[in-house]
Amino acid sequence: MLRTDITVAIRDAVMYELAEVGYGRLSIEAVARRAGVGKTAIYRRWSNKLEMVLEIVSDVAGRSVPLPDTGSFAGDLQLIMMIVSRALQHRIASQIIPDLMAEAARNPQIADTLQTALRTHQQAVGEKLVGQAVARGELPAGTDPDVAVDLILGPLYWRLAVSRSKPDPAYLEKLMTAVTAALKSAGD
Amino acid sequence: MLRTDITVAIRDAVMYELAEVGYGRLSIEAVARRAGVGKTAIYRRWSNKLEMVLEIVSDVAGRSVPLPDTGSFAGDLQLIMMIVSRALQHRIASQIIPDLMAEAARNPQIADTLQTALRTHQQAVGEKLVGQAVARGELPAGTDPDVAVDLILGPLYWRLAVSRSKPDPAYLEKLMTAVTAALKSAGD
DNA sequence: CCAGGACGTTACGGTTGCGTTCCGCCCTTT
DNA sequence: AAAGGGCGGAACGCAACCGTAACGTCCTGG
Repeated sequence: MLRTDITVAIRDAVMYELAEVGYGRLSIEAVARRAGVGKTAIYRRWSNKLEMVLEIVSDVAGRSVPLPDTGSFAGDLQLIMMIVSRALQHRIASQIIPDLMAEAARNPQIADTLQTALRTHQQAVGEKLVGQAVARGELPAGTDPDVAVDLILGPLYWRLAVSRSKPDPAYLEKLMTAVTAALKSAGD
Repeated sequence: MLRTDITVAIRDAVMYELAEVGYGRLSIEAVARRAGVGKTAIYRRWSNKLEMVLEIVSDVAGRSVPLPDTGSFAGDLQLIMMIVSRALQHRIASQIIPDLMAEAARNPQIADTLQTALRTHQQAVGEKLVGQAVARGELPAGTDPDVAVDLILGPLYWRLAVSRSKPDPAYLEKLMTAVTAALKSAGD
């Protein structure tokens, strides 16, 4: 049986290495070195770099985000924005995510994995968030969950992952009111 | 004197290679191969990969985007969204941009170059757009240009560069009305 | 107590890329 | 006609990885 502690060490090393040099430059040797492990131990578990990264990343990404249910749209929205902004400020995640997104533009397998891992959750969260708000009468009936998700995640991602500015709480508040106003108008 | 046609061939090859394999895996040899050029010709112009890429990319990115001035906020907004969505659907650009953004998280020099090239324009466009709209009374006086830019670019970037969905004109319209509503509420 | 398995280590041949050097060609300048 | 500079091409030594193989060690189960 494969030793669990070794597997964990490899997984950690892959995440670390992925953050440091990116998928493109990630080498099995470097992973083995960092994990304090022989290359053999890695090849015993996965047969290539792609397979290894996909398995590890999709496992991490698959850990489900709790669906929002605070009782009000404002509360749900705030919760989601907190979770997302926290995640995007995480040192490792904030480097791995854009890297894999860029790589996904070239590698269909990575694209699929990311779609499955992220998009599914994203959609579920969006539908629940909007559905609840509509049921409560906080949003008009025609509200499009996809647009809502884009409006919420887009600016956050842009600011935190692309512009890379500081986590300004006043900004988050402005963004929240803006997004709320945007969605309330969707039925017009 | 260095031959201009050779320089052009190299620049094209770099952009192409950058789109195909990304900065991480970009090799001088591959660039030379694709450009139909000796490595010598490249090293005669730049001293390493980073310098070469920075010079070429910042040159391309520096080409100024026209400031919007259609006479109405709705018109300006639509123009910007058209320009951005067109740019993000460009085959080469849509692969290079996310890739360099990811790389920027690791390489301060790339980050600086990108900031300078993109952010400056972005800010200018945002300030002009919002300023004009406020002057016309189309937006409340307190409107934050930074938030406005994030609200416009964020969702577009998310959808086109991250989610990679099709260019849906109905979506663009929905997004436009949503963004307009969001910004009009900013003074509340 | 012993067999088997997972491990780290070392080594292997092969590939790729680096940055440099030298060559001979060709075009321009003088 | 001669000189010089930019060029492509080939080769260099060096380093990093690849994926595989052959050790010897340690731990576990029977």
